[in-house]
Amino acid sequence: MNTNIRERVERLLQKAQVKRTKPRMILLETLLESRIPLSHEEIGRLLEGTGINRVTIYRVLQRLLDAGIVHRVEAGDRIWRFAVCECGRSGHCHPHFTCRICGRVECMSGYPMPELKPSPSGYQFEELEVYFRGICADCSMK
Amino acid sequence: MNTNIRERVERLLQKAQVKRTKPRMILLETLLESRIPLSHEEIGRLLEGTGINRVTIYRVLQRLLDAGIVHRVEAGDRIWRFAVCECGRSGHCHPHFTCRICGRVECMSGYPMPELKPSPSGYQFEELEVYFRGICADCSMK
DNA sequence: TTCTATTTGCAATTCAGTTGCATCTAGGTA
DNA sequence: TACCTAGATGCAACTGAATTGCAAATAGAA
Repeated sequence: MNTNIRERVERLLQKAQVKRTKPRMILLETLLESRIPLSHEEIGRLLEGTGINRVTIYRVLQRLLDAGIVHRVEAGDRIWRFAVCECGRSGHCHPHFTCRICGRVECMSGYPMPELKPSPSGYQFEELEVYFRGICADCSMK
Repeated sequence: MNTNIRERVERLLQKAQVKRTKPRMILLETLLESRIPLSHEEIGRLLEGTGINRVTIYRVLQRLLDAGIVHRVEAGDRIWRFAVCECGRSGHCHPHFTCRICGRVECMSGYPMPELKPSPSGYQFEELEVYFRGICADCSMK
C-alpha cells in the first residue's frame, strides 16, 4: 500500500514536471494518505521530526497548486486547506462540506457540481466553488 | 435619498433589536450605500474622520452579522466582506462573484442559488455558499 | 435624572501567511 | 563521473487581518 502511494507521488510530480525533492514527496504522500483536505498547520504537525520547515510547506503547497496537483479550499474560516484531486486541475470539481460541530472540511467527491444558469450579460464565469455547511455524518450519529 | 437610507437603518436596527449607536448607524449607512460587499479595511477608509475605531468596526459587523442584518462573504482571498441583505438572514441567499482582474466581489442578487441534489446519507445540509470566479462586466469591456 | 447592561476606544496580542537572503540540491550537461 | 546552475529550501524577520483585555462612555429602561 505504501509503495503504491510512493508510486503515485512519483507519477504525479513527473507528469506535472515538478522536481522530486524530499519535502515535496513527503508532503504529497501526506496529502494522499489523508481522507480530508489538510491545513498548513495540520500538515506541519504531521511533518514534525522530518526537519521540513514551515515556510517550505507553504511554498511546496503553492507549487503543487500551480501545477494542478492539489486544489485549495477556503471553507469560511480563513484557513486554507489542500487536497490532491484526481481531475488534475487546481479548480474545484466537486463541492466541499464543513461541519459546524467538529469543524472538519471534506471533499464531496461523489456529489455533483450543481447545474448553472447562463452567466449574466458581460460576465464570464471561469470557476465555481460550492460550499455546504451543516452537520457531518459522524457528528449526526453522536 | 439620504433620509431614505437613514430610515432604513433605523428600521433594520429596531427590527433586530440592536441598540442604535453612532458607529452602528454610520456603518450600516455605509453598507447600504455600497453596491458591493465591503471589507473591514474599505469600511475603515470610508469611515476616516468619524473617530470610529478599527476594533469597533469589527465588533459592529459581528453584531450585525449575528442579528442577521448583514451577510459575510469570503471569496477566496481570506478577507471578509460584508453586505446588507434583504432576506434578513446571515446565510447566503444568492451566489457571489469575484473578478480575477479587478478583484472586486459582487452579490449576484438576480442569479438564483443552484438546485441541490439530496444530501448524502447522514449529512445534514444547513447552509450553502456559491462562488463564481471569472471576469466581471466592467473588466470584460476593457 | 439615575442606573446598569452594553458598547466603544485604546493598546497589546494572536495567528495565518509572506518576504529576503544565504545555502543547498536535482537533474541536465561536459 | 564530476561539474554547473536554475530552482528549492531553511531561517529569521515581517505583514496584515482579526482578536482580546480592560477602563471609560453611553443607550435606553426605571
